[in-house]
Amino acid sequence: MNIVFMGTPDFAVPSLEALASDSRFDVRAVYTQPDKPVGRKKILTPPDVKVCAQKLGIDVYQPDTLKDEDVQKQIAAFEPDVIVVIAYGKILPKAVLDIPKYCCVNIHGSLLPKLRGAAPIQRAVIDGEKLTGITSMRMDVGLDTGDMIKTYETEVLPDETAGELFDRLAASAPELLTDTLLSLENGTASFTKQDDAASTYAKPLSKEEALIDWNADAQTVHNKVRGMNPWPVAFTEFNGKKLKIYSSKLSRRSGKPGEIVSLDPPTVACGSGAVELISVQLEGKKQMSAEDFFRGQRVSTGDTI
RNA sequence: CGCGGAGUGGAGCAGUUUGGCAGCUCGUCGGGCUCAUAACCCGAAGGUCGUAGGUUCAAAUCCUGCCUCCGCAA
Repeated sequence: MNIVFMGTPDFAVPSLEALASDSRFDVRAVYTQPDKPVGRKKILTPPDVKVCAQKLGIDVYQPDTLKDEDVQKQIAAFEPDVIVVIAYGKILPKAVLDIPKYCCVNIHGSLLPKLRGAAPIQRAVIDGEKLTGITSMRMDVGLDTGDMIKTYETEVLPDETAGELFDRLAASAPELLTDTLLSLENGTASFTKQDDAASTYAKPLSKEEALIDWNADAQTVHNKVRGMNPWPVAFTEFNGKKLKIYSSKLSRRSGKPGEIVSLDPPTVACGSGAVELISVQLEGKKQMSAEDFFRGQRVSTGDTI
């Protein structure tokens, strides 16, 4: 089965590796986003998928746009039976969708039609979903609106971060993808239309949104902390500086919103309930345990954060 | 040359403005108290103050170079 693979971040890597190591599939080319400058020194960094593809000895292409006819001809020249798209980060124009013998298959990080869009995994955590998963679909021109082929369900664990859920879902993607591709090839694939009325949209996360509102209830705060990790990381104001909160857990204590109700363990009250802070980072400082952080601060129980 | 914060016993910090005995909260070790304890009391060890120079009677503190870590912005 000839495959053209399109993907960018680490989420897509396990799937690429699985396809490349499976003799039933022939990954003929990898498309990924152009290298981007990263970090304080703006070091040009290749996407994870590119690094992986090069290690596997697969040719990598990084076009700025897929709307270019030459790019489309190039893709067609690989004669793909399927184009696999996982977190590629670009819209596929209809001209590209029509290239493969079967279809373009996308793996999306939610149980469609819920949480279509850019940040389904993080939204599932922030929204406090108990159940989530991944869905494979036959892509159409809409945003995650294609007909569903197969799904994989999993629980969202109570203290799990978006990053951890990311890794779990990424690890389960290869099996779902392989099953999907084989079902296409042997004609057993079934296509289920999405119920548009039941759809929701997972809008991208923003740094502004990562500001913690201590008036919210403890579960909501905890969900935000989990869902914003590893990016952009939930934060609060502390003595006029930004204090990132990487991880937390629910506490049985309570108090006025924002009040430090305990230092052992460090616990901050919310609108109702309270959350225990586990790992934090003050602006300009390293990430450290909340105990360490408060040890050096001159704060005491009853202060407001 | 994008803006900014920071390097001080094992951990987290204060001290730098105004140069003058190495300090705080923990941890560790020893002892005590207790039915018991991560609680409490007493005591001890542990730091060339990131690094290289400079100024000075005297530098963690002032000046210069370098290294490292981090926040913002991209």
